[in-house]
Amino acid sequence: MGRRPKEVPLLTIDQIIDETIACIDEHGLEAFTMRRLAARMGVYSSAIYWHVSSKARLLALASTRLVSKLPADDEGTDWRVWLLQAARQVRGTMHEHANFAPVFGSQISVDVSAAAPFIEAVLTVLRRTGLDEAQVVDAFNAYIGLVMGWVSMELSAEPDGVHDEGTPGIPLADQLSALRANEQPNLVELLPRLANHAFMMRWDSGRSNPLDSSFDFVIETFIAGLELRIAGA
Amino acid sequence: MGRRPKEVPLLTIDQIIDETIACIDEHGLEAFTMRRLAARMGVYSSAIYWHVSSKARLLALASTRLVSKLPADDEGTDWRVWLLQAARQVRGTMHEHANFAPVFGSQISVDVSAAAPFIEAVLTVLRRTGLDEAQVVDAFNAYIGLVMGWVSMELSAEPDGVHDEGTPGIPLADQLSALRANEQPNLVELLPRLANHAFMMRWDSGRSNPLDSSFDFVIETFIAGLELRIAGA
DNA sequence: ACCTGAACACCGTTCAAGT
DNA sequence: ACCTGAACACCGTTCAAGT
Repeated sequence: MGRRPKEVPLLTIDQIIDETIACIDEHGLEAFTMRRLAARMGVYSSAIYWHVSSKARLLALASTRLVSKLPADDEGTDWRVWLLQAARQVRGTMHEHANFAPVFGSQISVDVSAAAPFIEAVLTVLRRTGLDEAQVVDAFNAYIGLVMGWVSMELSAEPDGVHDEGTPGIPLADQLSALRANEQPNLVELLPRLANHAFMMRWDSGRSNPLDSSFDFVIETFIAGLELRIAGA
Repeated sequence: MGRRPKEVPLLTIDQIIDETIACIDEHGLEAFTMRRLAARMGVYSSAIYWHVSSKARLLALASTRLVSKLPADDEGTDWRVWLLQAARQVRGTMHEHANFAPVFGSQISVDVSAAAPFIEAVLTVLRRTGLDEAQVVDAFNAYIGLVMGWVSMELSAEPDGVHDEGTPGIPLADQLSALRANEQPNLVELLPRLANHAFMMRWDSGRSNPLDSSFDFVIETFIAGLELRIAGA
């Protein structure tokens, strides 16, 4: 009944990936180090290189694992409903691993077998709209780039030390209050609503300061536009 | 007439920022090093630290400079036209400095004074739609996150060494052709259109392989949806 | 097969010292 | 004020050596 291994290895690829995700979740991408990962697993950093060829490869494997958690169900739901719900699920998964956002948002390829169920579900739903093949491809790119790109911007964080040490208080808030109404009237008038709640004018990341209503706005508007485009075709 | 400096300094903050952008444009973000920047300017790396407090701060300054090149004109154009054209201009600027995409897409705040003209223009145009104040803020976030997030995904690149050295040929293309039609029928059927032209299924970055029609699709669809939302309100 | 332990070639950053 | 030159505390990665 099964094999009996003489010597149980200390490390497994799956454990390494698990610990990579946990380590980044806890301490952030910048603090993620092969030496730190090794220490956490009670091993020399060189031991990891026996299982995985490089740090870049390890990050790719970790993001592949996260991609495999994306929604893959498609139960003949109305395409509008599915696209909305799936977008929220994708956002939820990304928020759960917010420190991974830069990898999610700037990694060109993942393991296709891990992403295939999600991709297939999106394509299936998009075909249900009646768009032709070329438009389905564009709609796919539009949707994926919109959801993942938008959320990865929402989750963007500030690396330490970008502010000069001399400036006291919250620098960005000070900058905002220094704007003059005669030069940027709309910005100044809307400032109470914009400050820390709009892109380029936030100091807290989407991790602690999520932009829920704006995400709903963008995805709902996109779906409405899709509906219009289909009706017109 | 004017002051006569006794000793002309070798370095200026503006020159440092210029060279930073040039260096990253030429060799990429990963290859950008304080030592490399210093060497290019004929100086010791420690000399740079007299002018700027850290590498992170320098990257923030560089991205601020790029942000200041975003469109700021608003000549009473129809809001649909303006939002479309501005989106294309933003994309154009990002493509010109494609190696900066990760910074663009994941940096939470920029210098507000540099971004203010662009922000003001977007807000002005959005108010012209007739949306109320709360919706203008959401529409602003929707638009900015859509354009910048989408394009930064388009420009994402693959760091070196993410593929195992053993695999021959183009790995992703091989993976795609290995997919079975009974598990992912839509993916397989659309494969000729998807391969290297869709997110998660590309091996060439948007730098060399731009996704023009998909960008048009997403921004036009969003604007159409916005129109519908306004008409309905 | 799988891990140790040391080593190499780099980093960002600091700091005394020069001018 | 502005830069040199060396140094510190790290990195990712390699490799002989152990078991």
